[in-house]
Amino acid sequence: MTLEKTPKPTESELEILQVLWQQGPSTVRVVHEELSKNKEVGYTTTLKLMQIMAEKEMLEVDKSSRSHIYHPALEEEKTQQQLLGRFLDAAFRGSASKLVMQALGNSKTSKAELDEIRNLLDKLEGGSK
Amino acid sequence: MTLEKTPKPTESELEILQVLWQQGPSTVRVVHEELSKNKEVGYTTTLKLMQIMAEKEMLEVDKSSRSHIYHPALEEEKTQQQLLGRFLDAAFRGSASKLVMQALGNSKTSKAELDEIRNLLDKLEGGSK
DNA sequence: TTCATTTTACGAAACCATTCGTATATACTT
DNA sequence: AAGTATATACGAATGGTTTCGTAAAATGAA
Repeated sequence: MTLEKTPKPTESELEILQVLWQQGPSTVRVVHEELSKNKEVGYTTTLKLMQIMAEKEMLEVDKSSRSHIYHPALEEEKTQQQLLGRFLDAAFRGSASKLVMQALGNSKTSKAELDEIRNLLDKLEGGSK
Repeated sequence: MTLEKTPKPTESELEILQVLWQQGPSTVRVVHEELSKNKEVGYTTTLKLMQIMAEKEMLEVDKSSRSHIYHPALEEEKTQQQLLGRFLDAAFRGSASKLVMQALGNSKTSKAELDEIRNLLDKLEGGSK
């Protein structure tokens, strides 16, 4: 059985992952331009970061054309789940309900989304009746 | 109007804050012993961290007795709110409902807690009925 | 082919959190 | 008072991320 790593992307790495999850496989330039919308950053900085991420096996690279094409080696949902687990413990001492209450209380969430959540609640409570 | 900082405790700093939030004002020794339950760490390391946190004004210190007594300068809920906001953006691109669904789906939350959440949903949706 | 543009490669610097050794101060014990 | 234990103070080493300058390679244009 292969040793399962638990990748822990840094903040900058996560920004890059988000771009790639959203846009699909992309060149450094595309990622860099996307990041530049939110903050000042040098091209080679982005490049270096993505190269390091590839070394760490968080990204995979297609080097067949001159402009290498990167894509995430991590699934978005799995990664979110891991990050969430850590964050839950670190910030809310593991209390999921506290986290959920604060998340709902402090963000304008659409009625449709609230309904979706309510459905999930029904399913969860139904099972334990 | 005073300039409002947005403190960004690191992981280690957050661990210390959690102890202080939970136990109330404490000496370095008490905090250190609490931390030691979960991981190996030297006493002076904890001391130094807490001193740095005091410099950053995340903690306040009562130096009137030999063993200084530290307490958080930050409110637990406010801090959680800020951390949650950042985390939400970084990990879930701002989608609170996605975060909530994953948090609920992947943690055993008691019926009482689920009901509490349902109540909140009622209140939130009630307004738009 | 020559020149300009774009890309990757490499390495070093800057920065920051974390760790801890050692020194010094304070209080307690006998 | 002398010795022991416990506390704080200080400074430096470590380790990791982030940043970017510079060079080399690949491509495209004139």
